Amino acid sequence: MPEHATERVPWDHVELTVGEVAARSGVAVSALHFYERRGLIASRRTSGNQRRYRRDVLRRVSFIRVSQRVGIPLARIAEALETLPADRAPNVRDWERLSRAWRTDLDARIAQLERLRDDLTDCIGCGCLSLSRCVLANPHDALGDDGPGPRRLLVDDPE
Amino acid sequence: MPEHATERVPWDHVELTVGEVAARSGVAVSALHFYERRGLIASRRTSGNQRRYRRDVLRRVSFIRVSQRVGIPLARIAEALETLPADRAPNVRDWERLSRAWRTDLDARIAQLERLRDDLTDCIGCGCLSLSRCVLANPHDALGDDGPGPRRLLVDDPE
DNA sequence: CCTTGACCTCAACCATAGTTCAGGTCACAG
DNA sequence: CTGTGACCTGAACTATGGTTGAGGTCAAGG
Repeated sequence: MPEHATERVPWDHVELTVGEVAARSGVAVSALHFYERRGLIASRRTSGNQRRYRRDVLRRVSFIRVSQRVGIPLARIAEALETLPADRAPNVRDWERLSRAWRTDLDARIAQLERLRDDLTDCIGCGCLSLSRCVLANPHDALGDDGPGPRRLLVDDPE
Repeated sequence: MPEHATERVPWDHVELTVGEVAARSGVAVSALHFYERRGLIASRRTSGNQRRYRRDVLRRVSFIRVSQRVGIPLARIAEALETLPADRAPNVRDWERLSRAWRTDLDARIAQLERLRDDLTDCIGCGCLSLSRCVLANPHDALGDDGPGPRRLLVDDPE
């Protein structure tokens, strides 16, 4: 246990400054500060009040960026990260679990866009975009004098 | 030409107040004001400075809502609307042209999400999310001491 | 010891797509 | 002719995901 021998600190224990995390992750320092305020990452402070990150913050940041790419808002990413074990570093299975959740999300979003595309295709076919028969469009112009009634411009999201 | 006979004004010429457009389109008055400031819709003003809309504003508003549903930002919707003829009311073919453009857009977005899903699926398979081999993930953690280099956390969007 | 670069906080600002509110006007009904 | 509801403007506020700048501190090299 050569805790006094600074030369032999295990690589995993070498902390990173915010600038290093920024350089390695490709994320701006300001964004890292922002993620920290939002609770997505955490740091230790030195006696001089500077941030020091554990190396696994790099995986977190990558996960954040990948998740954003998938279209997940930061709040949901934060929730997902909170499900990671607090006592140990996340392992491959932990990350896999989170990724699977995003895949479900992505599948749903793709399916939704495909439905939308089909509806739009119908609209192009019938030339009706924004006219009465169109599933995408406003039913009120058709209802006309039947009175105001409930406002329903678009078909409801099944969510 | 019974222009003096208010009873026989053609239906197409009956103007709508902002409240009527709101009720029929399902869009809030504040949103209609907002669309007008952004140049997506236009109105005539009465002597008392109130807005009066031509009936075809309803189609425009529907088009705006449908377009937003497709995921198009207002700025692009505005550009699309500017390509409509200024001299005559838009016809079915005009709307069809715009819809086709959105369909192309939607197809591209679906394809992009599908690529993303495939990448993510690979990542789940290899358990590597955020690790070095992953196409979605940060290459810098792998490059490590090779220096900073260009920051490329994520694969580039082909756009 | 002093300069330089990296770091710190906090506040303000960017875009997007609006909503809400204050204070004032318009149009119509009684 | 007064009340009521619909309308007007402009400013401020919402949320998301940050960036930018001011003003100050920290750490290391010469």
